[in-house]
Amino acid sequence: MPLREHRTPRVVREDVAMLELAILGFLYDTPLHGYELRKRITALTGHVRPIAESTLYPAIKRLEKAGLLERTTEPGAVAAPRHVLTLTGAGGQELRRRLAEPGRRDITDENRWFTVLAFLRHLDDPAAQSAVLRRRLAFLEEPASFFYDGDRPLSAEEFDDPFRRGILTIARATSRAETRWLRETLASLED
Amino acid sequence: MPLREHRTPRVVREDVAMLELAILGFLYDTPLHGYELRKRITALTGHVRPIAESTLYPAIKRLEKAGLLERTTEPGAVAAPRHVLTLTGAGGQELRRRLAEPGRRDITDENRWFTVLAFLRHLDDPAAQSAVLRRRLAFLEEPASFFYDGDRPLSAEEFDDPFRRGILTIARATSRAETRWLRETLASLED
DNA sequence: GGAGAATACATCGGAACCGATGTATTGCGA
DNA sequence: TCGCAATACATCGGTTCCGATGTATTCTCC
Repeated sequence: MPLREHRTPRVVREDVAMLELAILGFLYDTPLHGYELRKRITALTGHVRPIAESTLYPAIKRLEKAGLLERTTEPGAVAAPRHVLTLTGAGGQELRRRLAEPGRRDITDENRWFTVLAFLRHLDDPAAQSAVLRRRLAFLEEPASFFYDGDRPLSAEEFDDPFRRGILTIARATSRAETRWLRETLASLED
Repeated sequence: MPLREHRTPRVVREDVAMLELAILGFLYDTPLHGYELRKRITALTGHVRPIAESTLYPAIKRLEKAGLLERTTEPGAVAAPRHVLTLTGAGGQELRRRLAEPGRRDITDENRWFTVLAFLRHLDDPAAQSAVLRRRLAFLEEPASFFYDGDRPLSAEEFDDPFRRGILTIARATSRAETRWLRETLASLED
């Protein structure tokens, strides 16, 4: 008798979600080859978190292997031959699923959240879009403090480290701006 | 003749920097055991990006192996025995080095940047602190657009996708608030 | 007195990431 | 014409990351 069963749990790795989401999202609009895809991803999130080629190409392969996209080889317009990537039906479905049910970190981590937002229009049901925005709003409304004195959260005014004060100052400003935008957008989605 | 030499390049992995920085930063103040360290890291960045135990403990081991911290075993106050972690001289030096010369992504990625800010006071030279803040300021002043029409950046007003408009709206508000804080803090550091 | 949460650590395996490097071709400026 | 940048892809190795799981103790609530 084995001590435990060896299931293959198809662990959903939180960290890859963002890159794969971006690939699916861009291809949902139009087929692209890898190099162009890379330029668009770089424009979207590259200034904050660049994606290496050696990360992108394996990711494309994974998605292909999973049946979410297909490749067709074309003679290179200007250099080496291109692999034009086209989203499959399953790929489109998977994109919509990931947008409708983002993981917790897609909601909490600004980098990921922006990627979700960048493609949220592909979810054609406004109620589903609203639901996602409301999750983010709920997160922003959770009381979150960065620093504690024992169990008591410290406010920005209370400590003299100007850098830690800055963290709170900036986080608050961001939160206020985004909360406002979320409320406005939610209101306009309900028309 | 080998086609290439097999150097061991000591590749600096960008992604680990944040966690290790947080460990070094917290221990710089006072020795802690792993469990307490985890609670503090969770309070600092956990609401955005939680750290698994199975990430923290290996990280501690790495730092120990690198001679940046030392462990001493203590009988557990309430449960299992604790490993109290103490920063070595080399550890303090390394912390200051990482704070004074943050990698590009420590500057551009808000998550990492906040971690740098959280411990920047440990850099005792105000000029060095200023230099780090100025790097962030320079980054925020770079013209960065998320979406392009060919090569022309699109402003928030130009496209009708409300979610992409939101990204720009929020990013702008954040950038303005932080720029303002950076300028104020830089001014006060120069006194 | 039994269940469950909190304390406190640890390992293993699978997956994803990145830097370095390689291979070609085309276009452009010096 | 020489070299460099851009286009366009690919692999390898090393490292980190995480979920699942395990072990053991103590405290609290029912």
